[in-house]
Amino acid sequence: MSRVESPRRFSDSQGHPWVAVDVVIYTLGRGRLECLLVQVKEGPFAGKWAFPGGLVGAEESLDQAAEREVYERTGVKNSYLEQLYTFGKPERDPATRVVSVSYLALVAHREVSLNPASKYADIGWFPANRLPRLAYDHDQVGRLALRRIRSKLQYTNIVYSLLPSEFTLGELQEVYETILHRSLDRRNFRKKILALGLLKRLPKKRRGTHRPASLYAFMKRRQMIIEMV
Amino acid sequence: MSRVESPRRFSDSQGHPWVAVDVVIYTLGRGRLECLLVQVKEGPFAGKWAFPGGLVGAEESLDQAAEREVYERTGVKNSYLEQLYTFGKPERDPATRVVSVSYLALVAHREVSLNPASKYADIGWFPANRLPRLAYDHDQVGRLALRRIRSKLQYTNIVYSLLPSEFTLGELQEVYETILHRSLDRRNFRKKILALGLLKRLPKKRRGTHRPASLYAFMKRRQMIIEMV
DNA sequence: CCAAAAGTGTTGGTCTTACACCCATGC
DNA sequence: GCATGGGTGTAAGACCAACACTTTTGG
Repeated sequence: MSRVESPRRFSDSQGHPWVAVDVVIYTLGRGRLECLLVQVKEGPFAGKWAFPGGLVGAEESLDQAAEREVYERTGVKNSYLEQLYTFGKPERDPATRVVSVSYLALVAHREVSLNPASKYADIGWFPANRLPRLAYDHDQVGRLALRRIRSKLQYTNIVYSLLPSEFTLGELQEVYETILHRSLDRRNFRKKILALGLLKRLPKKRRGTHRPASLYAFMKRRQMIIEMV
Repeated sequence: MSRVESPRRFSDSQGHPWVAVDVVIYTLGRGRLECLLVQVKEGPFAGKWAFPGGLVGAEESLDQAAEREVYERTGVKNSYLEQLYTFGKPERDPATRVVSVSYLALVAHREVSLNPASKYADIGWFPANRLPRLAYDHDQVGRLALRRIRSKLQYTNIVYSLLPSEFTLGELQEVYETILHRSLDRRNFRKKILALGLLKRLPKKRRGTHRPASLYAFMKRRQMIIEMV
């Protein structure tokens, strides 16, 4: 059996591809799941919207670069962060060869203060399930992120990062319904979510306009970066 | 709220990190799940075993680079291939900054002819669940790959790439038991695997030393690269 | 006729879904 | 007292795990 040896590599003549992270930052706002988009300023995609991202620093891990990107755009530290997938087709950015590691981040809306930064023309929140056509291959990234958050919702505590530390089961259910984009049976939801054993019931009630509701909290508020490894 | 701007990037003074792929290549041999390791020749990990890998070519996608690596080491084309995770800690390779995209590949044992290539000191198959300590962060990569293949086994047709085109249910069950490393109930296995609807029963029998068994085939032999996107 | 693998069904338990009524409060 | 959301239980069906005997062949 004959086999070829490796073709030309970046290591010699060409220089290396650039390595970037792109982050899909979700939050809950206006009763919807929203994600943060920035408007590209230069290059072939100028004017198009995209997920915020940037090159990975020389001394940074990928996770740190993603964390930094979240911080620079939203001011939020310690957001939930999870690696999604790495995109590396040579033609995905016509200007330069960029390999991009995509991340999913979740931030609490009340902690956010947006920072457009000079490198973007604009910045803003868009409904996650009705995004415009995006620059690069970011349409794919968006679909992947949405699938990931919806499936993780089923068996993890990731929503802790979208909620205040205390909440009622009704509020929690609203969050699930918003993200999954369908309504759930209240009795079954409560049974299932309590069976997961991620919540603790607090000895307090929230008094509102109607019958007071028990407050709950997540037992663990961590798992900033999901260790898939 | 105050926020810092980006630290030093690779884009300026430093040059970029190198981008590599590392591939966990599994096969079935000697009744076990085995994976291919190569012995590192140079650098701080010289003498250690690692998963085969290499830099991504200037005109290559990441998938293509992984495919090429599989081909160069084993001579197998069109193997099953799936991206796992991307590792990018600055210190993961003490010699240079390398961002590595890890892949999982499955090859049929009978199609393999190993090619050590000059860049490695040695090459060989090792039992997947008893690997030696590996170079770089490849211990992590190996654990991740093993978890991934085991879980994918449950709901996909990925084993088609480890089997000949026709096989008996007994042979199929053996493959599952080998990979999962536990024994399964024959009756339940048959019910479940047939219920998945991935197999078709052929109008043939395999005659062996005992009662002839029906032959089966996968309805679809593709999904070379799993589109998670 | 014996050894070895192929082939097949049923039962009990668990999990999931669908569904309806009473309760506590504010206004 | 009524509107609003909070709180709870049960029954039917789907799914899963455990389990034993008969069949077909080669030697």
